[in-house]
Amino acid sequence: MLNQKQIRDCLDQMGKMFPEAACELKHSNPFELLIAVVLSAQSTDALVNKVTKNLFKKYKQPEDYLAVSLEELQNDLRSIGLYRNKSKNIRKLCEILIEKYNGQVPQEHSELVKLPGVGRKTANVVVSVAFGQPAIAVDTHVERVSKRLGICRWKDSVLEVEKTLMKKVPKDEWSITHHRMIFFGRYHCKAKNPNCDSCPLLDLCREGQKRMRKQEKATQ
DNA sequence: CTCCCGATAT
DNA sequence: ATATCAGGAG
Repeated sequence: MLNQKQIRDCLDQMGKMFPEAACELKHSNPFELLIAVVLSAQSTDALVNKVTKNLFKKYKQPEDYLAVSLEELQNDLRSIGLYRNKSKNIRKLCEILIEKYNGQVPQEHSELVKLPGVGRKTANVVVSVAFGQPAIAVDTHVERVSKRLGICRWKDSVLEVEKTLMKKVPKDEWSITHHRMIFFGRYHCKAKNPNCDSCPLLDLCREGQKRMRKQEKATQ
C-alpha cells in the first residue's frame, strides 16, 4: 500500500500530466449535466457528447422529455446502449423533477440519489461539477487507477475506494483529484494497454512494475 | 450476482 | 471476436 507521501506524489504527477483535467461531458446547465451523466453509464463521453449535441436541441427542460412517446425517446438514445433503461429512467426522473423540485435539479446528494438512474457516482458528479461541492466520484477509471497504484486494495468496493480517497486527500482537492485520476486512467493508465513504459509513476506502481517484468520476459 | 446494450479500440 | 466504456437496479 502507498503511504500518504507516495499518494501525494502520484496526484502531483497526474496534475502535471493533465493540468486541464475537467468534466468532458458537454452541458450548459445542471439539468443537461444530469441527463448527460445518466446517459454516460457504461458508455463513453465521446459517444454521449455526440448524442447530446442533437438531444439538447430537442429536449431543453424536463417537460420536453415527457411530451414525446417512450419509443421516440428510445430512438433518440438508441446509439448510446442500455437505451431502454435509460429512457425509462429519464422520463421518470423528469416527472419527479417537475413534481417535487419545481423543475430544478436538487443540489443535495441525498435527494439526487432518490432519482431513478442516479446512484452514488452520478450524484457525486452532479454536486461536484454543477454545484461546486467537494466529492470524489469513483468510476471505472478512478477505481482501476487506485487499485493498480496501491492506493486501495484490489478487493475494495467502489464505496471503500471513495472512502479511502476522501481520507487520504484534502477536502478542497477532492474534485480536481477526481478529474485528474479520470484523465490519467482514460488517456494513460488505460484498461487495455496502459502506457507503463512512459509512466512517471512507474517506481511507485506495483502493478506497473509487475507488467514491465512480464513484458521483459516475453521479449526474451 | 445478473442484466441492460450499442459503439469503439484492439 | 472480444474487452471496455464517467453504473444502476432488481
